[in-house]
Amino acid sequence: MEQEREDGYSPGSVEAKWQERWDARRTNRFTSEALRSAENPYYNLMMFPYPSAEGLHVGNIYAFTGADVHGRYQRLTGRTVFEPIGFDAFGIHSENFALKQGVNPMDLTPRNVANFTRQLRRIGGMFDWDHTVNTSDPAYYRWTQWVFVQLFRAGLAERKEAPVNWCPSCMTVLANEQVIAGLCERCDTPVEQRRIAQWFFRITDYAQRLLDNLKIIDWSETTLKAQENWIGRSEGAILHFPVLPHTREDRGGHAPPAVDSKDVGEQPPVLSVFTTRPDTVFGATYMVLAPEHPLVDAITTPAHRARVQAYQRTAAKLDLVARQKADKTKTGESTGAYCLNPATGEPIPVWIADYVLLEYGTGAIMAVPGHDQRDFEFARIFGLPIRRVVAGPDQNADTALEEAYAGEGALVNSERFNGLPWREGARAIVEWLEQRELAEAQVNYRLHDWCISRQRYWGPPIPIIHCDACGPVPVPEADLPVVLPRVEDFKPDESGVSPLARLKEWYRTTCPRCSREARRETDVSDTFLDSSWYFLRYPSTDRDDAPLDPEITRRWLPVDCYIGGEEHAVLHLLYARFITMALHDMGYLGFQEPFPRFRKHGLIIRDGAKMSKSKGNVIVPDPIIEEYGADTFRLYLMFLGPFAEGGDYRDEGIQGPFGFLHRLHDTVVTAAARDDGSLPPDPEVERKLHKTIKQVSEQLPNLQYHTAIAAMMEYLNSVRAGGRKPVRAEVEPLVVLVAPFAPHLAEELWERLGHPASIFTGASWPGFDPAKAAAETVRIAVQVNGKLRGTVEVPLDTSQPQVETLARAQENVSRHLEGVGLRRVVFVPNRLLNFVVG
RNA sequence: GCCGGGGUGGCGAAACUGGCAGACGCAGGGGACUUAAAAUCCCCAGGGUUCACACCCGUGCGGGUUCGAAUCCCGCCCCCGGCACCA
Repeated sequence: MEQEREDGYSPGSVEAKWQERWDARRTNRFTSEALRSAENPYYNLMMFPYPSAEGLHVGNIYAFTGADVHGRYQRLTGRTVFEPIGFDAFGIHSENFALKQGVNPMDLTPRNVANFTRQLRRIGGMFDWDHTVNTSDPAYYRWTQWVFVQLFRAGLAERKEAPVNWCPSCMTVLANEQVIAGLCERCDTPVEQRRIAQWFFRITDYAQRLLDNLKIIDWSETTLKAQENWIGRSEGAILHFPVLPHTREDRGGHAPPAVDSKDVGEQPPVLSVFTTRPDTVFGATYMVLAPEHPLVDAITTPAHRARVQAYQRTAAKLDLVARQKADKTKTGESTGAYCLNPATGEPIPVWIADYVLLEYGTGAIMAVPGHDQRDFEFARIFGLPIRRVVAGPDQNADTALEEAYAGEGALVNSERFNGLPWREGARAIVEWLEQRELAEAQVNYRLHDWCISRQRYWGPPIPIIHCDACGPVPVPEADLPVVLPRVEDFKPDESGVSPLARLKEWYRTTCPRCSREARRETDVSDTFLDSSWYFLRYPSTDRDDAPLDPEITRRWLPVDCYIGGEEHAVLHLLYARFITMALHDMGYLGFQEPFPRFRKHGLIIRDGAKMSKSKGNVIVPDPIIEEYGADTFRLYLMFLGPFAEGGDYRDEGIQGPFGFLHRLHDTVVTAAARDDGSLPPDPEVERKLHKTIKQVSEQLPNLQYHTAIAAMMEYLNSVRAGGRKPVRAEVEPLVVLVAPFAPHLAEELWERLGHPASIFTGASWPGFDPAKAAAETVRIAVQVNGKLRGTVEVPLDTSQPQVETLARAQENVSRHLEGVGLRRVVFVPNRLLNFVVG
């Protein structure tokens, strides 16, 4: 039920009226022609929602409102603003919900999209409904598949067998980015490692560019840092440790082999390791391979084989959470093999242990227990030698090690390199080993290739045909899309293949190259592929013969401002950057970075706690909008706190913005009725107006919405102060200032003020006169020894002597100056006067 | 552990470049209007001492710089986020 007050402002009818007009007048929509010829274009993008069955979440509305305020502000300042919205409708999330409900996602998704569309219209966003996307629509995913084919052709998509993250609950593999602390990001199930042949995008080829470009894009600092951490560049070297052939004693005993040239085989295997601390190589007293390392079998001595294999089996059973616990007691097993330390020439034993990860570096390490805490713990448990090779300021070569010393220092126990500072030592040692082909400098990234295969139903089929003769062949572009068939039995299973693999009549096909019998790829692609390029598609949705209209793309992209949640800092935002770079390199795009400016928004919590269904504190937006109107809801959300930081939603708080809009309505209507525009503004109110315009104009572009709103409230309070009667000149600019936040009411009041056109096409952002924005008089604080003892009200720019005289005349000031010596007087013009005494 | 961000009334918060701490709003108290209530409007409101004028204390804690510190410096504590057996 709508809240009615006697001032005649009825949000429900005002909002319905203007939403109909915007639609009828196509206020926010573009034709392709308009997009091609737009002057001063501004692409205002927000992260498109996943259309859940629950409907729009307040978090969505918060984000979209903040972005819409930005778009509307840009429009009022004269930009041509394109503000699209769409639906990220494919993916495990939708599919899981469909499974739970026992409804086919093909039926469920359109219902959800329809509901979202209704809600999005209701909040009054400036969306161009003629340019929307739905990632589950064949007209869209046809081009998602096209993107895949382009990457395949460019050699950036490859099928390889590798250990991948398998979620036993979602029954699919996941990208590294979708595993949070060893848990599936969707269902929090511990993720297992499996070896399955999967499609990967070679995002690691772009690691350095993705990192370098972070310096030239204007993003929220925290988001930049998150990407930097995720890419995880480390500089170091690959060092090679030749494996020694087994000696006779090895078959039974434990003695290390003698280093004897005649024992060394012709082509001994070599263990390569990555290290960021080549300076510590003299302290490498043993080596460790990941249990899954491919050379384990080859080097293990017969005497150790059984125990090594048992350890491998145990390690394989551990899920990622159990394995990747840093505080877990170190376990391991000796292989019985020995390697030659390339620096010391000593034989050192080779172990396997699950604290070494196959995915990082070479899957093998040189263990330096003296200077790496993990190696230290391992060495202590298994009685391996610990040697100091770096000495800090208060240490020397013989200082005992109670724990690993990871600090800076000079090299010790390192033969000819002794005394070198560790950094220099690292360089010198690598150079020395390089000459003997035992090392090369290397940069390593934590970033992995992007695994995009999903053994699920609800996604775009990967457009590949497997042919026994030709191998994987991309589906010819003319045959796209590969339509996802309607399947009633879409439940995933343990098999490691998609439900599509049950549809023989679907996957059986012929090879596009040799026409022999062949088989379609039955996996679908990751949802994040759908969303990695959607912003490229929006302005070109009128084209059904190409993914992008080149002319429109040139004019509108890259995106001018992207607003979204931080939860996508390393997922969507990284993938979208990668796909954009790849398409740029193939010549499809003239820019490398899709989002030169990105701003994160904060999170809405309620009564100090995160909203969750289990806590029952989720805000359902529809009833609130019904009761107070979209304008009030928008204004309240933006008023909660700094947009970048979110805010604490309290139900009663909405009264403030609600009352403000009512008073605004009342004030403007009163002014319109009594003043035909001939009445002059009150000079004091006018000064305040210019100050307000100044503040709002400075704060809106920086998304500092809550303080801008506070300024407008303050101004309206002074317009109404003491029950005074407002005039048009005092309120008309305020209507424009408030328009980005409360677009419906602003339109209504603009019309009441006699303007026939929409405020967003007819009005322009008010300017301010700096002279008027400056106060006529200022209040100067008077301090004695830094303590406030009074204030004086003087005209702007009053000189020190005059202020001093006025200040001394105040009894409370003079009292504190009596009987003490005046040492100096500090004067800050228009601000403060401080008597320093004593 | 490393890298970010933060800690200000009962609550959300504000404070330009070091210059009146708490704007704006919620909740609260008092008053006007009303038969009454709701709505609306006006006033009060960091804590303490005081009839009052006024004074003292106060921006996580402890020091420092300065005429003057929420703001700068040093050392801690706590909260949030990213990364994490990453070699």
